[in-house]
Amino acid sequence: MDDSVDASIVAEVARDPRATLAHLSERVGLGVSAVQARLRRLESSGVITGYRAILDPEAVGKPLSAFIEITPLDPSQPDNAPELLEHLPEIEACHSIAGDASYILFVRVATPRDLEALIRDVRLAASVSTRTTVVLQTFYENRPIALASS
Amino acid sequence: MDDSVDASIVAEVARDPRATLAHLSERVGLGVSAVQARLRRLESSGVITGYRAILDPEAVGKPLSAFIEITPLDPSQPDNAPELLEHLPEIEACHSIAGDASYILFVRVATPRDLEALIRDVRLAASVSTRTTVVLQTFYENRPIALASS
DNA sequence: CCTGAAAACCATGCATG
DNA sequence: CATGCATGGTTTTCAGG
Repeated sequence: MDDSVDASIVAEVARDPRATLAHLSERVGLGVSAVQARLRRLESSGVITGYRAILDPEAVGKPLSAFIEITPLDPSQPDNAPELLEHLPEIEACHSIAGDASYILFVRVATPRDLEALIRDVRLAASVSTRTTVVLQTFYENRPIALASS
Repeated sequence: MDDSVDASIVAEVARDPRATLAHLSERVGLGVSAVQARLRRLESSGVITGYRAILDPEAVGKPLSAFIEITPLDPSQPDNAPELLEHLPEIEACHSIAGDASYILFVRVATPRDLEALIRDVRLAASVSTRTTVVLQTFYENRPIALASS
């Protein structure tokens, strides 16, 4: 992201990825083609890595979410838990962390029983112990990243 | 989300919110106008709550992320921490949780000093104690919600 | 709730400055 | 690196079933 024009494009597209080039164009004061070229460069250079629709978890049948902290059972073994867990679609995010646990997952499921099954799958797939914190209510999430220069 | 056609539309749009109606149309076997009407209904009924571009946090100057668990200092007071913190743009998500803490935040900042300042802001704004877990590495995040029927 | 078609709008590539 | 234009594709609206 070179300059403030790119920053404006990124900020606007982060908020509304379906905005037309014409709309972005008048917002940043450049021609449509110039905006298109910049947007493409932002995509291919990896500043913009993808697009998503934000869904209402309850409306799509995943009303229960949780954090699962995981710790390898055998710390002497090479540890590729993130890879081993990647195939589980209930896992929305996987971070390694500084703290008691090695990793933290954010997961979404339909029911407590599904959460139980998922925890079991995680333990078996990655040979880890787990500590799960259930989310009671989500006040907000997926807020767009606030850019330094926008 | 009434039926399997809506489910397909939602699944596809979640993955690629910039897909054209024509593309969705041939994927679900309905005319373009029908798909457009369904998509609009999914938006206005709150199944699809918005769209986002996924940005590379490092490329946009927020390479440091963390979880901040927060606990009200005075449990007898009415507690509206989420509201009190909503104005802090570094906070990407805020959940209430079952566990030792009352809430957990996911935050993104540029530097450790910014994290320190943010933690201070959180404590002051919401009258809470905090426990912060720094993210060392993100293996994946923002994976699309896997739909029950897609 | 769907289709199909007309009109407005938009993205794309290229020639040019 | 930006512009403006020509073209083909896309969205939008509406009449009709």
